[in-house]
Amino acid sequence: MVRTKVRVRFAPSPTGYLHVGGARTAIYNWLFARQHGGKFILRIEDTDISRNVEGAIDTILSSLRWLGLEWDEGPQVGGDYGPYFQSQRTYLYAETARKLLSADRAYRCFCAPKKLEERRQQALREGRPPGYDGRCGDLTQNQIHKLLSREKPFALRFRATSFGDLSFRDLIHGEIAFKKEAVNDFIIVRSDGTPTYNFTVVVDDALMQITHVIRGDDHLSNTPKQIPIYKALGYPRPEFAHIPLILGKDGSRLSKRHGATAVEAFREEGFLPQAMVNYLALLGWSYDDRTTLFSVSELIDKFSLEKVSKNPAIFDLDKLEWMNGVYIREKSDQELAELLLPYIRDIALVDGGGEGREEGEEHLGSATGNETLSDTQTKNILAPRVPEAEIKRTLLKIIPLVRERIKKLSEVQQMADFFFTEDYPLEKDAMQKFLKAREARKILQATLEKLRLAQTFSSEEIEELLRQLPDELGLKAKQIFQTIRAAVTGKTVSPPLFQSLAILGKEKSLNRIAKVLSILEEGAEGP
RNA sequence: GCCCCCAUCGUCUAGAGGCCCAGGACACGGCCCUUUCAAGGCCGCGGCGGGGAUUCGAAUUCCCCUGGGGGCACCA
Repeated sequence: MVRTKVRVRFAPSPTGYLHVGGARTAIYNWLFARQHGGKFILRIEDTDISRNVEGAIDTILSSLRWLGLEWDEGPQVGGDYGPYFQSQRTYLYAETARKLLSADRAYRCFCAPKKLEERRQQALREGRPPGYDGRCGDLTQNQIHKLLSREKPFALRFRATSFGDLSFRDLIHGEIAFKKEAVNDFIIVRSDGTPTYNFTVVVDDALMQITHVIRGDDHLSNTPKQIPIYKALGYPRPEFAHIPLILGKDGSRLSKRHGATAVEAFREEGFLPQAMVNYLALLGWSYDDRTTLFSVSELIDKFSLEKVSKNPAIFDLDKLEWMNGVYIREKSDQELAELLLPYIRDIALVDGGGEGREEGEEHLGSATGNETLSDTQTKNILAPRVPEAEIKRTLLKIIPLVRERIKKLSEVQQMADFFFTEDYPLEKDAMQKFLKAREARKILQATLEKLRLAQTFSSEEIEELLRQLPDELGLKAKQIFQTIRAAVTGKTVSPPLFQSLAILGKEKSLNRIAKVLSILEEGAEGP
């Protein structure tokens, strides 16, 4: 058996962002190429200029890079089979179309688009197949010349109906046979001279010597249109592998109304590329009955098209988040500090730098309480920032405390803001359940006294001192510690208290408690 | 309307005639640990869409039904 070198491709159209479905298709292609020592080719399908979106290519490329899917040929890297933008390959399509026309495998269609649409609608109404009836295929040379001389615009249609056998073997689905009704004479070149997808994809895949076409199930019904073109052109046909689609929670095709679908959006939320790749790879593929965590090299080693599932998969954010948490926990302190830095840069303000971040929450700062949001934003932008090196130092210290508590990098903001600013919000529950409780002042006062005694202010020392409180005050440990937590972090839920205090340091810890105490005192003595 | 694909726990899946009164993971519930929340450990809940047929025996093969998805464009 002659083994030609594997060449696969991912061919997005620049109409927006890299969709997770597309990302998974790219992953499967990439894994397949790497596993077989073949080439992964990136091609931009931008023949429909009207649908091209500014900047979309850059976004797609950077998302692919972020996922770690380097391409061997394509934009920015070149290759021997270029150009890799369809918009730059028009001469190839034109040439091929001419060939098809002169061999009578294609013909000119003079039907006006409007007319076609009318016929289509009527056919649908009458329950007939809506496809083109092939009428222009029967035009005589004479008729054609007449129309041509009148400069009547025409499109080129592929004479598809003359091909009988429309069956092929799919690497995932097995034998698939289409009836001839599935295909009618479709347009390969529009009247404006631009080629259409089903035509360009064959020309490109053939010329780029693609050996395996791995793409979504939505292309399954395009395949019987494409196979005859290979035949008509005398090109060898690649292997086809149609992978199932990714659906949203409600079982319909995954789209924006199901939430984020852009890889870029997941990146911003704080998902790690390893988790994305692992999760997406497993969405529709499995290795055995127990393994769920795969490193990239394991995926390259173990991936196989044969084990790709036939049925569509529903995108499960919960599982992705769980998996992301797993990968976050595997990161070293240093790595995590780098990853987390962008998320806290904006909240790390020099003391008193900003005020009032979210409505409905009280703040320790001298809250006037009537600033508009834009005032606040302006203030936050203008506020002096903590130097990055200092942020990182703190970050390194708190990472052991937050690592196993976040599933997405962005969650660090909510979890650890109080380490980086004195302007942390006092959450409603923290206020009502603990700080406004009868015993709050007594607890905080006692805490202050205890902490003043601390020498090293290590978490061990802090714990030893504060552990005396329950007995001395005759209160439950939970209430005492929750009250302290509320005062120092503004939250009812936070990283471990004693360690948090130790990292904050004696001065800040004492100041915060004293400040809350004074606020409570004011409230108590108020009019 | 026509064509194509698909069908195991809520979700992703293992299962290629007896190993399965169906295994794993996420989610969910409980317990343990514990100053909160996590993480971790243990336990639990939960499924072969329906009907025929083949067979000594079917989640696994075949047929029908039903359900879901995709397509039928001068979109890709």
